[in-house]
Amino acid sequence: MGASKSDHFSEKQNTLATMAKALGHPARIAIIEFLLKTESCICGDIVNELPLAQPTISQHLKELKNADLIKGSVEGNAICYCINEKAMEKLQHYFGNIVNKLEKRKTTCC
Amino acid sequence: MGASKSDHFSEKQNTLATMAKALGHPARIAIIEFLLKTESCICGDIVNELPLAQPTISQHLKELKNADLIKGSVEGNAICYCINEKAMEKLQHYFGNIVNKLEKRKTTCC
DNA sequence: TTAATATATTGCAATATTACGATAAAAAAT
DNA sequence: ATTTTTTATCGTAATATTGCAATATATTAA
Repeated sequence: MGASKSDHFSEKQNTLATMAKALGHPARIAIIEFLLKTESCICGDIVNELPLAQPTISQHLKELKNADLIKGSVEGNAICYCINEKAMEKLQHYFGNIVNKLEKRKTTCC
Repeated sequence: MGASKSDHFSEKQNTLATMAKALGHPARIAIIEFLLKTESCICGDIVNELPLAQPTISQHLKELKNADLIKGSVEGNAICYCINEKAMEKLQHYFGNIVNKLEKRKTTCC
């Protein structure tokens, strides 16, 4: 087959997988880190920063946006992309919760 | 092409992308959550828990292991899989750091 | 209006992922 | 030794991702 059976999993699981998947490419990690580094919301400069062609970057931005990890707003004839803070908080909490639960365990396995 | 240009990105970026990619499938999120839920390190029970065939689960486990998100140790004729706490801490800190940096910003964009 | 600038979309080739039946491997139980 | 149990691997089909040239779109500048 090839298609993932997302209907068999919960809404939350699918949302999280979508977010993680969007971060599952070094170029997209690099984009997030670039957006974090630049105080102002830089847009097309990402193309100059990364070793990828403009259409490729545009596609990566689209995927980050679809996963709700970044936001984009029209700013003149350019577009201002920036990190969606809420999404990052969500991820932080998700992994924080996992770490908490693991720490509470008495039994250490493996 | 199709292959990702991982050589153009930093070691850290690639490692993180690999971890995120491994979590980028609902079945693998479900596996992590199942390992978290069961106090003891359940192994083959995952097959009974998820709506996927045994070879598929085995493959997903392999990817989680390759990304260093879980550990597996032989336990009789079964295998005890469990979450790699350090990996989860790494992810928590990564997103925590992003959230911190975003919070410190005066300018709110988008 | 026309040209320039910035970003998105289309189309396509190369490659990777997902899923599973069949089968192998390895230890435990009989 | 044979069977059972548990997990891994192989082979393969269906689908998704990655990357980019070419092109479209949309806004600003001239």
